[in-house]
Amino acid sequence: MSSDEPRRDRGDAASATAAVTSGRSQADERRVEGSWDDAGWDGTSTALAAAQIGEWSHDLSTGEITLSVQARRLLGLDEAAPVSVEDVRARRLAEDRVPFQAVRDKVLADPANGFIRQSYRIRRPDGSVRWVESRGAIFRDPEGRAMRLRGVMLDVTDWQEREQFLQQSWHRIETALANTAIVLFAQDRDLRYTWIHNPPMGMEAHRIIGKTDVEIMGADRAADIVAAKRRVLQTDRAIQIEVVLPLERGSGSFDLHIQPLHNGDRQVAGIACAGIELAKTTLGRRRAAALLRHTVEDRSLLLDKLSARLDPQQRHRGLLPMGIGALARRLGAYVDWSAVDEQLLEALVGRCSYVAGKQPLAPPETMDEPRLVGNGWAYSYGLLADGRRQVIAFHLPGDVINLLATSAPRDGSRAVATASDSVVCDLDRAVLDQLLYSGTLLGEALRRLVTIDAALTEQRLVSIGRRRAEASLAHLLLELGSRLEAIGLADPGGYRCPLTQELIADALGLTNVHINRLLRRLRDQGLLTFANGFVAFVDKPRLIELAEYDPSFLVLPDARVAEQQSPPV
Amino acid sequence: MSSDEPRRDRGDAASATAAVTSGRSQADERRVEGSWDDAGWDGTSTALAAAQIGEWSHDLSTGEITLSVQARRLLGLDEAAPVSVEDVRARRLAEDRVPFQAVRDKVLADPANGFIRQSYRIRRPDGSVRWVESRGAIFRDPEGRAMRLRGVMLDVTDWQEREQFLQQSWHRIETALANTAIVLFAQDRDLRYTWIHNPPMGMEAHRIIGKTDVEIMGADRAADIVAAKRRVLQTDRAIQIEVVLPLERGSGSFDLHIQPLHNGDRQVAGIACAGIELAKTTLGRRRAAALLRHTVEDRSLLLDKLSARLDPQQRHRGLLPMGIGALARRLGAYVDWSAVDEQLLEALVGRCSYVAGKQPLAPPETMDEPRLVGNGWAYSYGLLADGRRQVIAFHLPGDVINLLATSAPRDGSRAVATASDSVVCDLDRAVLDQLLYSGTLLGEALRRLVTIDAALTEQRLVSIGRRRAEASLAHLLLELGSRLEAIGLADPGGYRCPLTQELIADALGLTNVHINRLLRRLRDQGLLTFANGFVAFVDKPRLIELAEYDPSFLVLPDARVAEQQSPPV
DNA sequence: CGTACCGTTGAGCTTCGTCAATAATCGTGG
DNA sequence: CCACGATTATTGACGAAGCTCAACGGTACG
Repeated sequence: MSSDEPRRDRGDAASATAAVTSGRSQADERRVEGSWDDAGWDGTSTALAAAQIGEWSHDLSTGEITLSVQARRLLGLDEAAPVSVEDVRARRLAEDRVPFQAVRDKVLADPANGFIRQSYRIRRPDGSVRWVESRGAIFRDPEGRAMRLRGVMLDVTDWQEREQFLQQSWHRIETALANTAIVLFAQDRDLRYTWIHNPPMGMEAHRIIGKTDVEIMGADRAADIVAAKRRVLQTDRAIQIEVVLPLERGSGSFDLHIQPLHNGDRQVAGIACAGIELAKTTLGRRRAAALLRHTVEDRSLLLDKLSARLDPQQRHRGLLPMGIGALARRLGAYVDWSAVDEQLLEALVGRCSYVAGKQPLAPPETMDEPRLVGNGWAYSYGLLADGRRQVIAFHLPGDVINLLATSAPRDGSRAVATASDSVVCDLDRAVLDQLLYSGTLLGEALRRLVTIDAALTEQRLVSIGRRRAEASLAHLLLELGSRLEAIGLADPGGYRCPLTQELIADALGLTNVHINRLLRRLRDQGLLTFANGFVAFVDKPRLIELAEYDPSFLVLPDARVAEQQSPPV
Repeated sequence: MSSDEPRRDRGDAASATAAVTSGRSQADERRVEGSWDDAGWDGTSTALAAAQIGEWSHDLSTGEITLSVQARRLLGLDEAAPVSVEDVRARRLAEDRVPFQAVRDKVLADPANGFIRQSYRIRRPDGSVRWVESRGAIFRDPEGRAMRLRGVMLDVTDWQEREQFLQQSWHRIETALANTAIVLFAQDRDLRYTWIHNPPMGMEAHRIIGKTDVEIMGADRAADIVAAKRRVLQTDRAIQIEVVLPLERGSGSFDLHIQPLHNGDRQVAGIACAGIELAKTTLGRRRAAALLRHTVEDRSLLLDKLSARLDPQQRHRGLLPMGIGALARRLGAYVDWSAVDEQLLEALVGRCSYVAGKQPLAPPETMDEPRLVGNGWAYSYGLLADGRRQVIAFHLPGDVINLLATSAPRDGSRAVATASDSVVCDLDRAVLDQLLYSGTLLGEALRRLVTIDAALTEQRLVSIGRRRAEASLAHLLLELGSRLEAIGLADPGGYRCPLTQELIADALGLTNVHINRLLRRLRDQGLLTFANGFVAFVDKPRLIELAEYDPSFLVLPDARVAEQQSPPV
């Protein structure tokens, strides 16, 4: 097979010069014509010889066949010897014989047919294969039986080859495009559809051909696309745009390449377009997987940025594993941590530093930057003018502080501090956002953290607002226990808790004194003890009942994650 | 132009039966053949007549021209009258005459040419246009000057039309595909490339043809793609996969459709593929903007789901504009609302219904589904076992309830209800999530709502926990005022507020009685009045001071949004 | 015209805060 | 090892903020 497109000058197909062949081009046939000059010309037969047209007749009753010299030459038969039907038949390609006979029999059987035309391939003695077309009249007896055939045969190899080549090319292209997200179409200068291939779901060619975009989808929807097409017609330049087209139901966006379509005179006769239905792309189908890749690609840029601005020593490489380890324990509950791209984490997690307990975590200016608690406890709080403080959230190892970009004022009325000695890692807001808003598994896990954070805050709100102080305290201590258990830092019986009573008080909107009394009461009731920085649940069931504690808000149904866990590409 | 693909049976192009025409199909020529039976047959001329082949001769010295009856018939000339060169010339289409003559002159001028073959179009008196091919011998004098031409002419309209149609189709396809991100290629059974169209940047057809994938890109890289292609060959079924192929520099992902390619015998002769280079797609180029549209795609599926489960009447189309309008007012502050895809909103916003005041908004089972407040006020609340209630958030027009998938238990301990008569629209969780986590502007705006919701909850937490009841109440009323102002439902002096004192109490963790006293105190202090469902700020500055109110948490810095505001398509 | 709901007001009580004093604990330096 | 200071926990007395209960009035609605 050739790799060239058929005919570079196909734009001229309509011109009279296209099929011109001078005598020179068919050297093998020329020898014969050489003798005409002296032989003079004997009317028809010479003309036929010149046209390489052979005559034949076939007496169906006797089976006798006669061929002119030119016909014998065409078939590659001896020019002198008598010819039988079998001789002719033998010339035809084996695979063409049966269909040939079948068609011939069928045509002859119908008395209404007075004419037959068949083309078939023959193999000459030299091995070359040629296409021959026979055209003949059918002579019938009064009963309509075919008695005799008489006609001519011509060499149509070049026609056939050209057509076949085109057919093949077409077939190939059509096969390649079948069922793809690719739609091809052409429109004339008035932007009426003249042709469409692979129309998108729900549209049928016959309902599109002859119409304009405006007629199909209305003036307003068509406005953009028509404008673009007009521009192509005017400027004679191709354009690529993205358009949203209405489909059977809903709409789909197409990546549209609009090309000017020229006729033979190099004038713009219309446009030809190729549209890719983006949703049918794998990109559309498996967005999650593709987006991950995208994220990874963008990351290379971010990595550059990071390494440029970070003093490697400052980064405290020794603490990094601690941060990442905490994140792994925290998010590992939601995603297969082994599948998480390490480099992505490297880009996300920036400087890790050791912060002593009871220290502000950041100056007010950078208060809203995201941070990861690698170890230890931290908390966010709001501050009132008179110095009163409300703890908004406790951050345990693996928690991300300021997961969402906050809109909090930076006047110090909201701040973050450590409760105990901690390792805290700066996160990159850009990477974090990308992750959060990507279809990545890691993103999904992070989004769960957002949800859980919100749920925690809501629970705290309910606690403070409506729960009795005792229940509120119990709820908080149970909640912290659950969260620590989830990351393996607690067992069901209790946990190390570095919070002071004052901090607990600030979280519950109470005073340290009152917390103290509440703790004593809980202890006296045999529910829990909180001494020496250790919370011990004595009677957890009763405690849970007292607090109306339902740990389900710490978990999310897995439906959405499972759905997104597309198999690796 | 026809809209059909050329020849549905093109797979048979190589078969001998393809070009068979029975006598019946050309009715206009048949009349003549009808007379042969009685006329008997006079040798060659009848054969030619049957084949619709005309004879002609042209004496170049005298300009005399003779045409056989069949030739005259072909040209649509009078069968009896004498014919001149001009008569014949006049039959040719005007646009073919000059090229015809040019070619003829050129061929005749070269003494080496003994043969001429030209095709051109003629117009018959009835207006029909036919393609005619002349084949003739050239007779020259001893000096090589062309003296006489003699030959035949045949009607090749069907050949020409077939070819032309194929050419045109090919031309259109090729034009449509030029410069697109689409690459087409075919491979044989051994997976050697036999043809490639539009090879990706940096690859050239001649370096690909004849080679296999393994030879081009190495065994390991080719493994996946070769495996897929083999599977297509074996199963005879098309496959769509996404592959990463090495390019000139780097690599690109291709969305590859692999189709089995059949030969005439219905056997799999190889494969034909269409590949879409995803990066060249607008989707790849402008990911942020494209993702918006992209979301639109998946939506078509979601729309099905929606329309299937929604009674159109139930959807209350009349209320839809109200919901969308509210959303527009709310989000319009963050994004250019005119740029937001309406259809996207249609997919997002489902059933809109009118809900009377003080009604539960949904049964516990669907409590966590997202909803849009189109009009009126709603609120989310937590419920304790003893019936005490904590309002978690008030939802004003344009607010989205359950913006994030919550993990709240569905046991009724968390619920949503209307405070006043409202229009509430169901949102589609899938669409909403897609939006939220897309790079879309709309997504960005929605994410701001998440942030703001979180900030509101935090503020409420601080209020309940640490603010004095009076300040807490003032803060809430100021906050509601700000939020209403933002959507144009309040002026700085006050606003309609359908909340009962009890509801306010539940929001602030107080009792209705106490709220009543606080309101009186605020009124007595000349700060605000709340009567007849209307909040009026009397001394807003003092109120703000009292509440330590800082409305900045309702706004977000614009840095990130500006960055994403890619220019319109 | 009755009912239901909401707002209003009062009396008394509980919870929790404030103030203050003391004890326990922890880290640090001598 | 002890002394010391700082922080945290604990306890008591007192008072205020806010709750409960209860009664009454206004208003909307059927």
